[in-house]
Amino acid sequence: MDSDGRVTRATRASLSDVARAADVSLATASRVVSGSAYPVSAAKRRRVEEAVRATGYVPDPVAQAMVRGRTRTIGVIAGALSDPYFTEVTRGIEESARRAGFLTILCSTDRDPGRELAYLELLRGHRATGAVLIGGAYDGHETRRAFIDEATRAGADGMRVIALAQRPGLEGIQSVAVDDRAMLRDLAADLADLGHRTFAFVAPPDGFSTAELRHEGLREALVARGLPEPAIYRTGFDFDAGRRAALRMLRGQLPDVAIGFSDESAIGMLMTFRDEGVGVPAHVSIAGVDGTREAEFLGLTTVSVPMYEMGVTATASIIGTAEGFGAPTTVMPHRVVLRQTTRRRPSEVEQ
Amino acid sequence: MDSDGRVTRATRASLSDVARAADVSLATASRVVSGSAYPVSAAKRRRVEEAVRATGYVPDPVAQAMVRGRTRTIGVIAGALSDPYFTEVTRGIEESARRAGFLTILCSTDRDPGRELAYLELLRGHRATGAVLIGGAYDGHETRRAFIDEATRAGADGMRVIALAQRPGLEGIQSVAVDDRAMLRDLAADLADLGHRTFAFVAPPDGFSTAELRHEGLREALVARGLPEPAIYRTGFDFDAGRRAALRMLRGQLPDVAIGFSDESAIGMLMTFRDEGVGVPAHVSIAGVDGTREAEFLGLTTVSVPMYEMGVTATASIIGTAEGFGAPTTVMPHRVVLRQTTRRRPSEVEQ
DNA sequence: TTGTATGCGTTATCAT
DNA sequence: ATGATAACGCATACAA
Repeated sequence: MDSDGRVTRATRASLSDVARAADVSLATASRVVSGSAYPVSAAKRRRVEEAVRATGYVPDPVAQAMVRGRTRTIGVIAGALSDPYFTEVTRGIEESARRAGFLTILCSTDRDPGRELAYLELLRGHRATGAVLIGGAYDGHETRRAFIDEATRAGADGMRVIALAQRPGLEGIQSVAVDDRAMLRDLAADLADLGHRTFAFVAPPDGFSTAELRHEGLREALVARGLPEPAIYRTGFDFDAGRRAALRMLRGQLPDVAIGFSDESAIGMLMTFRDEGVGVPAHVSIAGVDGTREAEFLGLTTVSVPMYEMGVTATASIIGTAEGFGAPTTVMPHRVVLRQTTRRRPSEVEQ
Repeated sequence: MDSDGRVTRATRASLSDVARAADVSLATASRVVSGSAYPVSAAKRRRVEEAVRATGYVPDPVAQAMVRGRTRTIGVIAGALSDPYFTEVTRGIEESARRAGFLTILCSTDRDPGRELAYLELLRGHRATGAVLIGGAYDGHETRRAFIDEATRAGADGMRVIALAQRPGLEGIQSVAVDDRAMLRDLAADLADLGHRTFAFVAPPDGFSTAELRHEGLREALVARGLPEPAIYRTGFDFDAGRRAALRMLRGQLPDVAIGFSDESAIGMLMTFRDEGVGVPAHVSIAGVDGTREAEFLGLTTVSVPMYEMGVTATASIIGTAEGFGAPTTVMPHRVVLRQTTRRRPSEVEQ
């Protein structure tokens, strides 16, 4: 019931209702409500504005999308919502999208390339203004081709696709990324300075360019110091990958420090070692990558990247408010954060 | 370029393209692609299907929404994306929405009632099928009224609104909730069994029904055992609220155990005590509510609630696949999880 | 400056 | 069984 005691109308006021109430044509009403530059006399303008208020008119985004061909939405295609890396980036996207009057569509793929593709199609269908690809699924060989095709099609349809990491085959599309190689190089350098000599790296399977780059950066730093090659554990990038890697390490030789592809996998190792009674950093050091809050809580050494800002930057690039708009790649800064899981080791290693 | 070497058309095939290609009427084409029960001859049906394949036709959700009056979307209005409680519930929503072919619209309010209202309006404008209210903002007195009005209007418009906690004034709308009173009662009972005698509770300001219920449950348990009333710190429900509460406790008398409204605030206390050199649980025990992964990582005692399942249940209720559809309130189970932050205390309290 | 009319892509109603 | 055709709500090209 409204204030008059009558039952509230279930149907909303449309522009024609407004036009009728203001006694103007549909076109005139449209011109004032849509903020068109088209000239409208002050008198009629006022009448329309009054009618808008009286009817409680709100433009219908669906109808607008119908005629404009675009919805004011941005899709975020994320690998895993449980990983704070993704939620933090998503937070940046949602925040800046909202500011610009865009709605954020959340698409979680659970690292499934099929879903990633399906969501991209869906977003194109919904005429989203753009999509942000965070992380990404395993780059399967058959699916990759289909994905690239769809991304191309989306681009041809006028949808802006931004990747948060460069992906093989998708070099063509814009990206907001970090310097993967330098990140691991810097981290390894600091860890070596702390006295670590044997390194392990937990990474996703082949075909992941970010993982390859990080691996290379790590190797470069070690080689430059005459340290042995890192042992590599290809178990993945999530919590469980860390857990599996840690268990395998326990069956063999523990490295001085084990580095995870992400904080998630590093925490997986941390928890596993702790459960198994292996002291961190007493018996093994652990480090991750991302700079999530969990890493902070747990005192995990990591390479911090500006997740939130990456989301903001990607969104700006889609909406068109970015300064360096159109730049193929924006590289974001990173920062090594040394914490308790990699405390300085005694020079004489206790194995 | 497609396989023929021609440039791919930027515009997508519409139903009329399909109809033309199949040499049938628009109506017939619509009937087969929309899976209508309306009879269509096998021959034409086949021709249409072929044309769909040939043209790569995909129905336009925007146009469908235009005529149906609804978009296949579900809005999730969450208080804070950085809190794993929200992301976990959201995960459940997104997952089940996706399964049903719905898109999830992410709306983060940052605990701002104004934004909450704005988003609800926006979702109604976008003709979302439903909205899930997670958590919620501070229930300001002026804004509350506006919010209730808007929720009512949304309901009248056919939008399904589900709250994940009962809110004053919104008793009318469906909810998927937990038994707030019992949760704290159970937690307090277990903590008392461990030897804790003085309790503190960190809660949001007045007007938050969940907080009131939890407070009452806590009091009930203490009174039943002849223990003193809990000290209450009204600093809020997030990480920083925990931090502020801990700082205040440090200036006065430490309780045997401090319980946070959420895991977030409990972790805020935990980190602060740790930073200040106060042992947990040696000098003070800490417990939270939610059962997030962070609580698990940190060994935080908590009351675990089925966040993911709550999201799933809410979604099912919106889409209409719920068993107990239409039930005003679904109460989800909870479980006290005792961990390291509340290890059994010596009977002689060391103050 | 104002208004009329068309189209966006679909579904549904009505004849046939 | 099939096919015109009218909505849905809006923006705009065109006419006046």
